[in-house]
Amino acid sequence: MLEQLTLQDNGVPIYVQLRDQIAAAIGRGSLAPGARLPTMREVAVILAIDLNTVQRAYAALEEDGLVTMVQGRGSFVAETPPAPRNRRAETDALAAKVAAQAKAQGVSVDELAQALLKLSGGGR
Amino acid sequence: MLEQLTLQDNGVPIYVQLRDQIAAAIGRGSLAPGARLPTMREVAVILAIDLNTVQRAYAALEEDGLVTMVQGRGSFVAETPPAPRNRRAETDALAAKVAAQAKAQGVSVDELAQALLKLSGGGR
DNA sequence: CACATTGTATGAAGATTGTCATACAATGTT
DNA sequence: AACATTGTATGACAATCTTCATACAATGTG
Repeated sequence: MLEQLTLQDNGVPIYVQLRDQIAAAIGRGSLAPGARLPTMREVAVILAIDLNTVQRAYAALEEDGLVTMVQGRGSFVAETPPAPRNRRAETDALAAKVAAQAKAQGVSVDELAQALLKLSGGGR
Repeated sequence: MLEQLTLQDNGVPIYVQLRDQIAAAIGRGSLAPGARLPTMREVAVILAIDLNTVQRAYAALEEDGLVTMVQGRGSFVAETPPAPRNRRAETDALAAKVAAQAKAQGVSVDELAQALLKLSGGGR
């Protein structure tokens, strides 16, 4: 996990890059539910950034429901809620939001959908 | 072009979002070499941001060799823009991130992908 | 030439980001 | 109990981002 983390000097705040990369690792399955995240201090040392900056990223992840933090123990990938059967309303709302996000990054909504299909299909 | 521009409140600086979206449009061919970009003032008004912020984005694009600015005339896509960035990495990263978001909300990644396909394909 | 349009520039103010230094609090181990 | 580990918190400082207000400079048009 730690080895995958990289920072770029492209104007995007460090904590945002970190937040997004970890979120991506979770979404991709590299980090399974319940798995322990690297220590904030580890991340800070490896990436040569401040502890506060890592904390900000982790806090954002917790706010998004992706991560749970336990003092003295560590941070863990949240156990995802089960069974999404018929949540069409939520799905559509999320889809609209995601589509806007894709556009905002210059990513084709079509290609994004394809990539998502591969993620859910080839699970890994 | 102007209609495609959108901003998000996700921690990424506005001028970076703008810079990346226009760069993506150029890379994808939506803006052909020599084509005129929307006026800085137009963009500022449409997106309800400051002229200085737009200027920063345009300046970054010029520094990257994607755009040429001519005082009194406007801004134009460079005649020989550098090789378009590879968007596949970004697409995959966004997909993973979005998948995490979906899981955290209990939304099926598969169904989300389907909803996105409808949005881009038959989506009106 | 007069005028509108468009890019360029500056300075001030406030919010955000990142670092540095330091400490406290909860957990688990010895 | 003592200790190491890990998350949580604060205050100060510099740099960056954004807005606001206000200009100046180059280009093209009537």
